[in-house]
Amino acid sequence: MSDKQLTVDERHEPSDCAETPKVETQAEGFQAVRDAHRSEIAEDYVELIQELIERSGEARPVDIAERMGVRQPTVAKNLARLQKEGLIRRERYRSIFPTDAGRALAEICRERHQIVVAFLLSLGLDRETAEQDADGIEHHVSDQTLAAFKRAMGES
Amino acid sequence: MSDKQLTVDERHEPSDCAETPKVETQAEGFQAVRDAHRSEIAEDYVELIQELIERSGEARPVDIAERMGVRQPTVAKNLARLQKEGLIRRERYRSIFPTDAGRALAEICRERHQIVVAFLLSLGLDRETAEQDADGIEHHVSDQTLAAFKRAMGES
DNA sequence: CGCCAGAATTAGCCATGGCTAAGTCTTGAT
DNA sequence: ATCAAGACTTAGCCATGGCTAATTCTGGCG
Ligand SMILES: [Mn+2]
Ligand SMILES: [Mn+2]
Ligand SMILES: [Mn+2]
Ligand SMILES: [Mn+2]
Repeated sequence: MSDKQLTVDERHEPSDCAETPKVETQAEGFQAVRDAHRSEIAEDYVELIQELIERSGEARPVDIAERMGVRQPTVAKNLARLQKEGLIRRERYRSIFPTDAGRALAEICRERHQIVVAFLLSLGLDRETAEQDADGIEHHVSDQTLAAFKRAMGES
Repeated sequence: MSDKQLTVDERHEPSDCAETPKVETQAEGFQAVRDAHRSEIAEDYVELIQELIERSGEARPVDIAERMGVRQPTVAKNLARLQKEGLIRRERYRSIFPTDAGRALAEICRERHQIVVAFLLSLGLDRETAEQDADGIEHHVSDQTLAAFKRAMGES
């Protein structure tokens, strides 16, 4: 903590607050959030691809774009990344297929997604809100928190 | 939904799944998540700045960097954006001060943060996990969900 | 068969948010 | 009063993830 370059009239009294979340812990928390955001697209895409395949037999970029609410070139770029990461397989101008790794990730994400949605529903939210909030929240839920969600629903 | 360019042997049977989240709704959900991420840095920074001022009388870039777990130039860049958005006031080589708008935003964020943390704690999580997960979750909690969190805690 | 609508790709733009390296300023200590 | 440490800034790199415009390919239909 620095103690320099202070103009006297700008000093405030430290109010010795209740919450003191330890610097390092807080930094780790923010780091974890940033990490979650980096894997978020991969997770959402494989989950959606799996969903599309099960629902309609195929996963095409144009449908992914519509579902994600982005343009096709955005999808193309992200799919290139997923392929580089070994999560999907693709041939030019053809449908997308998840690799084994992709399917495994999709399965984990789908399950987590369902738990979060179910938990929010159990709190009395309408399905639409639950679904939308879950799509953001799911990536920031630690194993402990996910377990806590399950526990809370169990005791219904 | 497209129905072209399909090799016959790649067809799967549509299994007419239970969940049919309506295309448009899902797209809106993802859009909301992206929007949340765009405002996230501003929210976290003003909240932290306010916290630092109350705890130690000042908010210096070096301390923000330590708390956020990033390097000083990253903080500098983000502070420039916050200033452009009218959330903070700064003079070169001096401490950061929130504007009225910044303080207002900080207040909202802090309150929301506290509610999320309290809710996670009420689920039996340890403080550290609750605090870390909350830092990500807080930006994806709609008004309805926040209200549901409060409600759930009230019925304790 | 050949056309052409629409699906997919490519090229190239921009903003964001990380980083390092290098320079500038301030301040407490000598 | 000086000066060195460290706080701050600047310049410039990279990856990510949006976008438009323009091009290429495919497949259903006349
Ligand atoms: Mn999601
Ligand atoms: Mn999801
Ligand atoms: Mn946060
Ligand atoms: Mn997020």
